[in-house]
Amino acid sequence: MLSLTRKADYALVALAELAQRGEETLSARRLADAVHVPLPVLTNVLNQLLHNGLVISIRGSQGGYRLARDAKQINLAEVIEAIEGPARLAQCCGDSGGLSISAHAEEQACNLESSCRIKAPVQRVHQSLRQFLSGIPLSQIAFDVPVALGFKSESGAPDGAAGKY
Amino acid sequence: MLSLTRKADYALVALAELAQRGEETLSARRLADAVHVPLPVLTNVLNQLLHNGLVISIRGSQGGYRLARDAKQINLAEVIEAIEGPARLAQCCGDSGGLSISAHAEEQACNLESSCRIKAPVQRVHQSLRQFLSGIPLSQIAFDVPVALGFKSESGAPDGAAGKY
DNA sequence: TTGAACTCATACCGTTTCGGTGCGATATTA
DNA sequence: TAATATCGCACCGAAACGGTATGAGTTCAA
Repeated sequence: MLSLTRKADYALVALAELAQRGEETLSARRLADAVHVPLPVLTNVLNQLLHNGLVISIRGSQGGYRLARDAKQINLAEVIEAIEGPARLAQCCGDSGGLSISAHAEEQACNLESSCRIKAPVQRVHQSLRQFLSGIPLSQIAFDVPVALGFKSESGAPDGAAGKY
Repeated sequence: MLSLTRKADYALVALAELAQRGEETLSARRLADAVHVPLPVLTNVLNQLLHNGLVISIRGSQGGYRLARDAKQINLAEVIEAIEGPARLAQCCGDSGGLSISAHAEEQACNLESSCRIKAPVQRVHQSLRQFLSGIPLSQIAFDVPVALGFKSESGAPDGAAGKY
C-alpha cells in the first residue's frame, strides 16, 4: 500500500548521500558507486531531480551533482513528486495544484454519482497526507535525527497526527 | 505519488455505500449498480474484503454483503491493506508486523550499505504514515463528517500532524 | 586544439502489475 | 428442483515499471 516506486527509493538514497557530502560535487558515476545503483538508472533519476530543481548539475570534466538547496529545505513530498509526478490519492478526479491536465477528464470514474459522494472527504485525506510528507525534510532522512516527540506507542488511537485529518 | 490502485478506490466507494445502508444486506449486483462499477470487478474486490474481515457475505438467494463491523470500527489503513496487500513505503527491507515473507530477502536492495543508512528513518516515516491512515474511520469517508480541527490554511509549516514524524 | 571526462536527452525492450472478463462450483431459499 | 446468490480461479490485453543503450553536447586540462 502506498508504496514508492523503486526509482523514488533511489532518488531518496541518492539525495541523502549528496546531503551527507555537503558542498562536494559528486559525479554520477561516483554517486552510483556509493549508493550501489546502476549508473544508467541513476542517470535517469538524477535528470528528473534536476528538472524539478532538487539538484544542480555541473557539466564537463570534474562535473557532477550537488543539492540545489540545503537538505533542510527539501522535503519528502517534493522528492516523491519529482519522480512519480503529481499526486492523487484516488483516481477520483482532481489533484489540487497543477491541475492542468485534469481537463482530459475523460471516460470513466467521476461521472458516477455515488462514487463522487466520496470525493470530498478523500481529497481532504489526501491533502493532509501531502502536508504530512511536506513536513519531513530530507535532512531527517539523511542524518536520521531521532525525533523528539515520537508516537505514543500503541495506545490505540494514534495521537495528534491522525486525529485531525 | 502514493496513489491508490483503482480497486482500492472501488473498495472504498463500495464500503461507503454499505455503511450508508446500515443493516441492509445488499447483493453484489445491486451494489454494483449503486456504485457504477462493473459487477465482475466488484465481485473480486468484495472477495478480498471478505477475506480480510471487512464485510460478511450471505450466500444463496436474498444473499448479499454487509459491513462486518460498524463503520466507525473500520479504518482506511485496513481497507487499503486488504486490497493492496501489506505495506512498505520503500522497497528497502522489512515491513513491520507480518514480517514472515520478508525472509525471501533476495537479490537486491538491502545488501547495500549506504542505502540502508536510509532504512531506519524511512521506516519511521512509514510507520507514522500508517498510523495516520489508521486514525481515519470509514465513517468519516462515508458520511463526510466535516472535521472540527482542519489544517490552518497555508501557514507554511503544516501543523501538528506533519511535524512529528 | 585536442581529447578525456562528464552530463543530457531519448528511445527501446522485457517483465510485471493492473484492470477487467468469464466460467464452473457451491450454497441457500422459495 | 429451480432460481438466485456468492465463491474461487484462470485468463487476457494494456499500461507501467525497471533497466539498458546510444548519441550528442559541454567543460576542463594537457
